[in-house]
Order: sequence, then structure tokens, then C-alpha cells
Amino acid sequence: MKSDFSKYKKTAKSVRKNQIRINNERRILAAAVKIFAGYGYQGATMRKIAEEAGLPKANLHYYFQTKEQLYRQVLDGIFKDWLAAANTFDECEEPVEALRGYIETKMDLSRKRPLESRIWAEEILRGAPLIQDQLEQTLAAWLDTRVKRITDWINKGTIQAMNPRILMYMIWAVTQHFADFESQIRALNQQQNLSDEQFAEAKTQVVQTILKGIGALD
Amino acid sequence: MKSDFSKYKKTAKSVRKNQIRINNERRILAAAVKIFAGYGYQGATMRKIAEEAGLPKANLHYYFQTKEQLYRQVLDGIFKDWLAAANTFDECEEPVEALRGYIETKMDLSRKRPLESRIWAEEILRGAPLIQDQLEQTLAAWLDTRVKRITDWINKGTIQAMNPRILMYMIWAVTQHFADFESQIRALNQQQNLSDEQFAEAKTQVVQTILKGIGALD
DNA sequence: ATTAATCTTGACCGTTCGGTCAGGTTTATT
DNA sequence: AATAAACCTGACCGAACGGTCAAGATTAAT
Repeated sequence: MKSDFSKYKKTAKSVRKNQIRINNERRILAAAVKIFAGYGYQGATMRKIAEEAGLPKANLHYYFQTKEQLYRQVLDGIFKDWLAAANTFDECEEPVEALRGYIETKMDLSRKRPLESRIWAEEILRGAPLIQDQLEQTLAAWLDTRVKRITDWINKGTIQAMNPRILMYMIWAVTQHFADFESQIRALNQQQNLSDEQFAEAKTQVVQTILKGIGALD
Repeated sequence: MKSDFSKYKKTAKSVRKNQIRINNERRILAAAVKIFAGYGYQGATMRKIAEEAGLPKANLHYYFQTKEQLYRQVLDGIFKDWLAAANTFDECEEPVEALRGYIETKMDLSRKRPLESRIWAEEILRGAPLIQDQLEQTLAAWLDTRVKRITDWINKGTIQAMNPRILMYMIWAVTQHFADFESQIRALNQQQNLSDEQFAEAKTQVVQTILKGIGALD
């Protein structure tokens, strides 16, 4: 038998986890993000993650029983970040500012957390074996309510008629592309990652093109 | 020593490969595309590919010495298809029809060959370890000449001022998204892949949004 | 018909994988 | 100070990996 939860049966204050556990779980998760992003789920090995974290391999299995459980926790963290960013969609009432804010937030997320974006992309690429439920439940529900908002804008004539779902697919595609295809963009940019100025230009152009493309500008 | 090219030293007509070899190489490559797309490079195993091809594993190594060589040939085939599709960019003189044709061709490619698109995407995701040269040489040169064409359009005032590279990144992102993120789109579409009608609608909307977004329509 | 080239394949090999575990060390509780 | 809980880790395990090989079967060339 593996399950031994006795270590959690401490008194009152034990609800707050030990500092050692907190620190080590953080270190391992940070290392796991790097290695999973760089090698994919199958290509990543517990040995590489342990090396990156500066811990012996057996220690990883002390905090995360299996590679898959570690990977799941990484995915959970990514999804939480994604949902937090997604809420910027609701901050403004008008389509121009709501969409601009959302697109810019997603672009910033791609810029600041490209590793997480790549892990997510690979999971989808492989058919989303571990996150299908989250896609079908949480993400689908999120999308449904935003589709309703966009439909309202269309009915009010603020933006032109279109399929709101396809609009969202386009926004996701473009914003995530700058993280997921970073190595291709680098190869086409004199082997240099986009500078802050270049990225800012890209952000502006993406916003302008999409907003104008749906008749919300000009 | 591994190299033994004596088997290729036949007379005259031997330049044309044996039918057996042709057939088996085709079978193996087709199986490899399926397995590499479904599991990724590391997740794919020679055993799975052999099973899919209906051949013993040792036979694969007779035609393709290593897993990496087999994978390289798959990538080469994908890149050739991509270049062929890319040439539709030059078929029309005017921006509206040139871009419309290119976007539609890339959308059709995503629809018809999603497996190849996903293999390519995963390779980029992992940092393009095997195709960096192709990206920096062939793809960069292809992009440069198209950037010049778009710049001409801008100078003539046919389309508005913008960074042509970012436009191309957007087109690639959106068109490939429908292949690479198929499982996500399915999860958001009542667990059904896009129907032909839905895909046609997406194609139209993508074309309209981008063309209008760069001021080439309306 | 004979020989040579090509093709086929089960059995095998060294390596690396995820995961386990016993036993020692450190930290927290009383 | 003593006991318990939590943490640490080198050594190890069976399974699966990519790849090899020898020996037989089939096909092509003469």
C-alpha cells in the first residue's frame, strides 16, 4: 500500500504546509515547466527535471508520486493563469476596449510565459489526453458566455456580423503563436528573438488588424 | 563499418528503384506520419510505426537506418508540400486576390493534412532542432521576397502601412491553428470536428477579417 | 540453372526509463 | 531529552527503448 496520509495529521497550525515542502514543491514545479516545455512530456525525464531542480531524482518522487502527477500539476497551474488572463475580457463594456485589453493581455502572457504556452500547445497537439475535461467543461463554459457578449455587440451593430467562435479562435491562434513558434520567428529575424520594440509593434499590429478586421475600428 | 552502397551499384535501369523498395518506403513513411503526429517524436516508437505499417520492426531499420533518419524524411516531405502551397502567393498580382488565394490554400492544407501540420508544429515547439537550417535558409528567403511584394503594395497605397512580416506570422498562426489545435476546437464544438460547412465558414471569415484588417477590403 | 543482390525477420543487446525502498538525517512536538 | 513525523537519497528493479545481426527467403541478373 502506498497511501499514507498520516503525515498530514498534525494539530491545528499544520493546515499550513511546512516551509520545506512549499519550497521544494516550488523548485520542482519550476524545473518541470522548463524541462516539459523544452522536451515535451515524453522527452522530459525525471532525471533531467531533478538535475534542473538540483535535487536527487528520488526526492521528486517523494513530493510527486509519478511523472504524470507532476505534469498534471504543471498543467493545472497553466490553466489557472490562463483563466486569470481571460477575465480581462470582461473588464470593459465596449467591444473595442474589451477585445483590445484581452488581446494585449494574451500577447503579454505569451511574452512573459512562453514555456507555459508551449506546454499547453503540446498537450493540445497530442489530442489533449489529460485536459479534455477542462476544455469541455471550464473552457467551453467560458467561451459560451463570451460568445453571448459578442453576439450582443453584433445585434447592437457595434461590430459587424460574424461567427464569434471563429473570432476567438483567431485571437488565440495569433497571440499564442508568438510563444509557440518563437523558434521559427527567431530563425526569420536574423536568429534574434523579437526585441521589446519589435514585440510591442507586433502587439499593436495584431490588435489593429483584428479590430479593424471585424469592423470595430475605422 | 556501416556504409555499404554496393547495393546501389547496378546497371543502367537500376537507377529506378525496385518496386518493393518503393512500396515499402511509402508504407513506412505513411505509418510514420500517423505515429509521429499522434505521439510526438519522443513518444513515437519504432515498434508502433512498424505495427501501423504492418511490418516487423527490423524491416524498418532495413529501409531507414535510424528513427531520426525516418523522421527527417517525414519532415522533408512536409516542407516540400508547404513550399508548393506557398507558391500560390505569387499567382495573382493584386493584394486581395494574392492574399485570399494564399490564405485559402493554407486553410485547405490544414484541413486535408492536419497530421503533417502537427508534426511541423511540434518540431518548431521543441526549438526546431532538425529544421533550423531550412527555416534560416529556404523559409527566410521565401519570406524576404514576399515581404518585398507586400511592401510594394504598401508603397502603391493598395493596402495600408504595416509590418509585412507580422502579417505573415498572423496568417500562418490562424491557418495552422485549425489543424494544430483541432482537439481544442472539437472540445468547444460539442465534441465534434468542424463540419465541412463550419470549416468553409471559418475559411471565409479568416479571409475577410485579415483582408479587411489590413485595409485591402471595404 | 546458378549466382548475386536484395529483402525479411526472430532473437538478442546495451542503455535508459519511471519508479521503489530501506535506512539514515533533519525537523517538529511533547 | 525523547519521541515522532517529515524529509532525504544511493542503490536497485523490471520494462521498454533504439538498434543489431545472422541466417533464411525471395527476386534479379547472367
